[in-house]
Amino acid sequence: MELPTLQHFDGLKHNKNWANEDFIPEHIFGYQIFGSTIIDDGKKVYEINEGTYFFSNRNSLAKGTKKFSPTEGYSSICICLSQKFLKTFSMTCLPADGQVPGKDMVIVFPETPLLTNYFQSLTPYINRSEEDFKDLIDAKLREATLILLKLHPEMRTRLFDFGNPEKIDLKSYMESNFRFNLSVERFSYLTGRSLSSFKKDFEEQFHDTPGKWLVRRRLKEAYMLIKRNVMRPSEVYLKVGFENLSHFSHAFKKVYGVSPSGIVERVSGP
DNA sequence: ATTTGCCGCAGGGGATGGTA
DNA sequence: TACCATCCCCTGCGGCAAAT
Repeated sequence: MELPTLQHFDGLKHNKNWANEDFIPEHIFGYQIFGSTIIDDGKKVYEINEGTYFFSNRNSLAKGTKKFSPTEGYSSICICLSQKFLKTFSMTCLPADGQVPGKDMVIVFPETPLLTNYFQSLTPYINRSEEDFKDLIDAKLREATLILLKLHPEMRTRLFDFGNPEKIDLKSYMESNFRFNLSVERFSYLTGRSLSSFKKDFEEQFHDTPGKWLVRRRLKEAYMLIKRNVMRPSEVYLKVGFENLSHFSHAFKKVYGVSPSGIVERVSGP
């Protein structure tokens, strides 16, 4: 089982090979053809099963896990409805009054002929160059947006909210989201601050720099999970936000003076 | 399966000056 | 005064190979 994430891209993509990325910057509308995708946003776990149509909100943090079908492997079609596209769309097709959007990052839609036929109609455009099919792909994106609005009018508020994240409480946000592997600059954006204001506020509240705090917090979490035999080092490093097992091993030993697999019998606590 | 050693370079940290 | 952009130095992240 590989660890995937939602890649960001413009237009249309036949998704067979997901890269590891914890941040989803744009709205994604998709169809899971084979296999399934487990998405954990830290608050809720969503299971996108074979044959499922789904929508995923922009500016989301999530860890994804790809599960292969024994016979067919894994594949999905994803459409990225970017802010650039939606702003252009909203100028030509005025959104009506919206309703209050739901809090869930992922919405799963029941199958309807409209969705089935739409995703079947994408087949000729999959993995084609944007230049050759630009107009047709753009028409398909507009069609996708209209279908979403037709089936779920409450989507207007989500799709046409072009605002940036508001300034929010650093302590609770970082404590909830340190497991996601994001750059400090991304954390600053998501907490509604410039990079320099983020560093300043962080120092005031944590008496530490963001990078150092993140590593220590992730290692502390890893320590607890390994110590309690919840996970092995090869599983835990991804869970707590490291990308690389060898680097995780180095960082762990630097802080605790012992390698990850050595703490179960040898050390009493951090 | 996990740790260790090594390397290149992206990006974090800190300082500084600009702007509203 | 608060907030932001930018610059430069250098740390440490991620990748790879080899050892354990």
